[in-house]
Amino acid sequence: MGQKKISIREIAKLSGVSVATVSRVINNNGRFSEETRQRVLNVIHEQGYETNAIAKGLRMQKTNTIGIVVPDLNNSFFSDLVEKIESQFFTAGYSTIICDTARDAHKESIYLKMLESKLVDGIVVISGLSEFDSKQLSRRIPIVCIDRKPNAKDIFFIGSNHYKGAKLATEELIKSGTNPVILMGSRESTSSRDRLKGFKDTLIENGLNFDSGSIFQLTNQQDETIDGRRTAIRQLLRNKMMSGISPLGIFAVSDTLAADILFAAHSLYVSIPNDLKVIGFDDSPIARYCYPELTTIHQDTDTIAQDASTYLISAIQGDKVHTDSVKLVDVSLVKRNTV
Amino acid sequence: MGQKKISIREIAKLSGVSVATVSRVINNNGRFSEETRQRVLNVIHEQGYETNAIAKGLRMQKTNTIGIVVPDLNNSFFSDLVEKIESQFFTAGYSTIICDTARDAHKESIYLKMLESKLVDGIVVISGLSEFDSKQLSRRIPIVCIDRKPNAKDIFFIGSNHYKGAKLATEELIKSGTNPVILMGSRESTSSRDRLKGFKDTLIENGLNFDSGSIFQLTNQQDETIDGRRTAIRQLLRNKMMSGISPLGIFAVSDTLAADILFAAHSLYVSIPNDLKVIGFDDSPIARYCYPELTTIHQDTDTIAQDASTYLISAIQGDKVHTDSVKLVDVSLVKRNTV
DNA sequence: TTGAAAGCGCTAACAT
DNA sequence: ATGTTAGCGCTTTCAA
Repeated sequence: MGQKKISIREIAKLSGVSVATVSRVINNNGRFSEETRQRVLNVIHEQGYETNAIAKGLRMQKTNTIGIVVPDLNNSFFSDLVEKIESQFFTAGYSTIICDTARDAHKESIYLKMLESKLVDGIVVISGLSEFDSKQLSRRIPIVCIDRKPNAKDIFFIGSNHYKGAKLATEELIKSGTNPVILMGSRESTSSRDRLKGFKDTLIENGLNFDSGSIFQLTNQQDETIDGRRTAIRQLLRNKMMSGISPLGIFAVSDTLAADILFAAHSLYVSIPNDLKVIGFDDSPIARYCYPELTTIHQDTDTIAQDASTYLISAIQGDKVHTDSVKLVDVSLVKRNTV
Repeated sequence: MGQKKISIREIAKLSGVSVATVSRVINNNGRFSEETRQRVLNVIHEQGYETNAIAKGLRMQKTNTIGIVVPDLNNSFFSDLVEKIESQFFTAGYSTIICDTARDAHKESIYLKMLESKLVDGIVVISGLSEFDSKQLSRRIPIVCIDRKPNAKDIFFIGSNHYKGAKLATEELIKSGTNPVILMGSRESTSSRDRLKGFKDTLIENGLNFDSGSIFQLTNQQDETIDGRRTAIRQLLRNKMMSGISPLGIFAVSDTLAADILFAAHSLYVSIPNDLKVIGFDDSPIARYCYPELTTIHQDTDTIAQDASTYLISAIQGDKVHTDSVKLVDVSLVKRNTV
């Protein structure tokens, strides 16, 4: 299938020069007369010639391609990040191979091999369940980890200041007169651990108790479906309400979880923010579609994407990168209507 | 940067055979003794050798890679589709290059060139503003268009039956006692035109008037931000309500738009579904986070992804594909709480 | 069963 | 200013 694409060789023949000259013209390096330049460019244009990136990549050992490894494109925080990162690299002349691992370690490792095999110039790793093991790669490819701790000290790490985010949320909940509870999903991650710690420390700093009642973690099974989550949350709400706690404050570790809380609350006729106050995390689009609109912690994905790609590009170009190998991006509290 | 990866050549040397033999062993084709097989495989394993996909691609003129061109990964309908398509291809041994065009025709054309240049074996084009112009490609690459009419008859087209979806929604709205209005975003597309037509035809079939009052289309400016949309919609709602129409029925051309309607309605204290009935389109995650949960038209992304990839793979393998070059996937009405 | 060698399309070092 | 040529790592005839 497909008529062969024309190669640099025919261009050379048609314009009566050597392949080397054509190559020079294309890449605008080396010397050639203005006249040949025109001639070659004309032929290229009229033949619709496009350079073969595979051949070039093989020859140069550089593909101008970077890989992005992401757990789940359906998660809007991730898709937002990916879109922004991609856009940065596009502008810088790189193309990107996006790999959705579906949170599957095996798939991830296959993808990593594939990226290496395709000679990508760099890799962006976003989140993930465990530490990122750089020994999976046999070549030494520049890597940046976002929200995922690498196991090697020479890999650049960047992510939101989840600890601070949790602190802001928790403080706000306390200020508004509640003794907050944290709601966590079933999945562990670098970031969720930081958030938990921020929550706990803030409780303690404010002279409140942190005990088994302060933390509510969904089981795998509960977390599997929307309905599972909502049922579990409704249960939680009922328990807390029945025991007379009011207002109740919940720090949800993600906006979707927070949205599920609001939903469960509606079905129980508890009034928000009077009887129940909730704060989410991410400031994802859904926060503005919740009813009432969700108070949440904003993650600065612009900066994360920006810094991650800037770093990676300089690492690829072999610049000595003087920055620290870890960067925490600031977060902020977005007040809307659930507190 | 990066120590060189080991090549087939060193493997050959280390196992005392020729490169040809190593290649045969790796690809398990041609003949070789069991003994050499073992020897070579051992060396490969202990050296952590991985084949260089770039070199292989150049030689074979086949990269086992397909490109996916998508307007916007942040749109959950698209990200859902992409994820499913990707998963299909992954299983079939293909890797995918995902290209987010940000709805920019120029970016799209650059991406198409890039994909061609990287010798992808096939391309999936998802949605987009205008017809897909296959003349952008100079090689003849197998292509499948999803929700995007191609300008050539030999390109496979697949998409939801948007016309039927609109019909279902409109009928439901009429049955529930309203004289429905359609709410459209500012962007034109193959699918939105079909939906509009379905809406219009259904109105007429039911003896209702279709006039300028039946259709409310957001301007570019209004459609730019959430707040712009909500303000415009609030205006619409107020007008309709003031003129005494109740209940009012709105068919929103997407779930997000429907969600914005619900929001505007809340701020106006109109009661759903008593005074206002709305149906969305897509059955995207947000439909279950709206309050009340959104009645909507379900698109069967599983089937779309499945069929699109199956088709493309056989086209790549050069099978004569006997199916029609266009396939409409069935849709269904999901009744929830806004009608 | 195995090896030698050509060649995929390109760039770069070396000639001229 | 331009041409010749080697070689990136691989597969695949053709020979042995």
